[in-house]
Amino acid sequence: MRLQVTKYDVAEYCGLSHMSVTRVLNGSPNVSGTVRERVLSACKKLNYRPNFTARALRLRKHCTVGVLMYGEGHFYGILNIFLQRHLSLRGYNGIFVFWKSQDELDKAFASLVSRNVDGIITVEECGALKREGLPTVISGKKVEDYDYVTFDFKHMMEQSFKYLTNLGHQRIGFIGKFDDERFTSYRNLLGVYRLASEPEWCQDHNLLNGGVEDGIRRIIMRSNRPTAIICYNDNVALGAICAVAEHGLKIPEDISIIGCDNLPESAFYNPRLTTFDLNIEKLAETLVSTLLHRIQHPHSKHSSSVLRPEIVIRKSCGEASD
Amino acid sequence: MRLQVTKYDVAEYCGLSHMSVTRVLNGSPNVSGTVRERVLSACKKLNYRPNFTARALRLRKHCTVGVLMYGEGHFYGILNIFLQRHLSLRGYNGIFVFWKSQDELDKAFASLVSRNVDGIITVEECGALKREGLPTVISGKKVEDYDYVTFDFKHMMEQSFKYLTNLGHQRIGFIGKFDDERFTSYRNLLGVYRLASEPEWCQDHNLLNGGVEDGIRRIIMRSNRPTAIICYNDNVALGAICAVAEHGLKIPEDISIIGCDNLPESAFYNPRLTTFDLNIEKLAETLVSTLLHRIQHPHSKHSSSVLRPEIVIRKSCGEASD
DNA sequence: GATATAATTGTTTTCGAAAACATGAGCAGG
DNA sequence: CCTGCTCATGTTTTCGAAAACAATTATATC
Repeated sequence: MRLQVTKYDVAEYCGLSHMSVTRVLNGSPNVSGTVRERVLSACKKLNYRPNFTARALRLRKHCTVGVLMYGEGHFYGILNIFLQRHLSLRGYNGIFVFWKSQDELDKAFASLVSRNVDGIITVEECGALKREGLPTVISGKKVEDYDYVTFDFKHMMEQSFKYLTNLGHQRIGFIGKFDDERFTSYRNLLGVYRLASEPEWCQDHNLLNGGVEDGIRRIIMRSNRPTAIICYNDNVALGAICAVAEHGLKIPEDISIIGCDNLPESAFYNPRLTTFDLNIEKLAETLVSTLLHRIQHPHSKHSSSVLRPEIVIRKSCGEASD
Repeated sequence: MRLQVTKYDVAEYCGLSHMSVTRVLNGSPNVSGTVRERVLSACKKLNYRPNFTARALRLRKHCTVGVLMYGEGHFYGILNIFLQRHLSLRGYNGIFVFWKSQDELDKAFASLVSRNVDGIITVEECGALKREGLPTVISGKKVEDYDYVTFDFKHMMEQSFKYLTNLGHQRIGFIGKFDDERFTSYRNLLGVYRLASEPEWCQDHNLLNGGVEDGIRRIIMRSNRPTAIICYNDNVALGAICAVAEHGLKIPEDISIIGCDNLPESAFYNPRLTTFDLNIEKLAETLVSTLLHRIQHPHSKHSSSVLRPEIVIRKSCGEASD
């Protein structure tokens, strides 16, 4: 039983050797016009499709990259779509793995290695990564000794402060994770702008387990409640809007909210969210081109890209309420 | 230059034939204890990893399925994550392709075929699919001659009407696509409940190009404005909430809104959305098990699963306003 | 202890492609 | 007319695994 049409079938069909088929299909220059035509029409007739797996085995080039993702927010959903698109534009495919614990990450990584991926795009380094020496690009943070693509969160935070202080805000809170440049920049800027000596922040970011609600409650309960809250991302902002509204406060009249991500749906939050556009497509494109460059030039210097978010002004920020 | 540790290296290292290595690793019963130990320790020592590609070539089993997705909403993002998880639980990987036009779909499909996927999960059939004869499962609608997994949208709509009429609603609108069971059931139920002879609906579903806003405006402008609006999905509901609020109407006091999907973030819309939980994980799990069953039994009878959405009551619906 | 049988281990071939190598035709230059 | 070269095509080997087949050893039965 013949299971697949191979190049040998094509060759036999047009009375040539299999190498003629290969040469025609791979665009070798040393092929006569008649052979080219015969092969091409035979391929069409037999509906021949090259076997990707066999090719990958021979060339030791699998045209596949592993993508290791943490988190289930829509940000990652969109990032995946764009990664997929740009990988496929360059002849690659992605194997996406979503992990939730270090253990899952390690297992996912091992599975990708045995799947012969040519490289890895990840949001988190891990020991095994370096040991294996696979081409790797890190997304969303700066990590020494790796290629990485991230955002200029410092600039973003400066823009936030500039925008909010211009609106008269003197007490600016922050809600979200404390583990990246967003928070450190926020703390610095409180000093630079000589704002509230007791800064208002709240480490809580998980919408689903009530972290944001609790954080917002604590922020609002303060005697000297902030008039504006900077949110770690749009998802946190969504939770913040919901919690603030349920406390009977109005946005932006009582409290201004500013997000980060510019998810497509944030334009339809109630109220429409003022946020920073992270240009996820640009991130994806840069991740892909950085990784493919490393795959082709394994010993080149490490490269880093820092994308600059742009503010998108909508309706969740207004003049300070006092 | 040796590029990869192969089973031949392992065999040589422990003075056995390569088949002993294969047999140990594949759990063949006829292997002596000493051989097993020797092989296992050698594998560890040499950090041997089987070459997935070579195995796939030989077995004609690539343990890879193609996933063809339309749309960029968070629903699909979540579906992908769960598909990935359940595929990987069963030793498979997915190649995800997001298409936007028929042309893109055809190309994506061809690329998946030459990538030797063992099967396809798709939201849309296409001519090439049947021609190629690849195992296929369709997600989200009923299609003759295919395996499919979908939701009982009729039941969902009945529950919506029951819930809303119990709250006193007599004029119930619909906003969203007209291309599936949701809309046909809606129209039927208007008759069953003997509601407004001139039903209030609006074919608009794309948040991003303003479709929902326009639809909501037209619905609201009607002299006999509905007191409740059933939305095609949560994303449409989000847009509806935003548009209704911007017209100065209150939810649920003036208008009730009900969604469909139960995206994780819909619990944090303002107000928190009453919606139907589609159990995306269950959908993913069923899609995967249906496809793998078809791959293993290519000639079995077609199977179909219809999942039943459950209403999740939150805060976007209230008593009818008149 | 001889022989049939089961349990191990080893050798060759196969999957489908491309590289490496080999051949033969056609043509220029001496 | 022969050598040397280029161009076009054909043959063999390779990638790394598993199946198919072959051989050897151990055990059971008489």
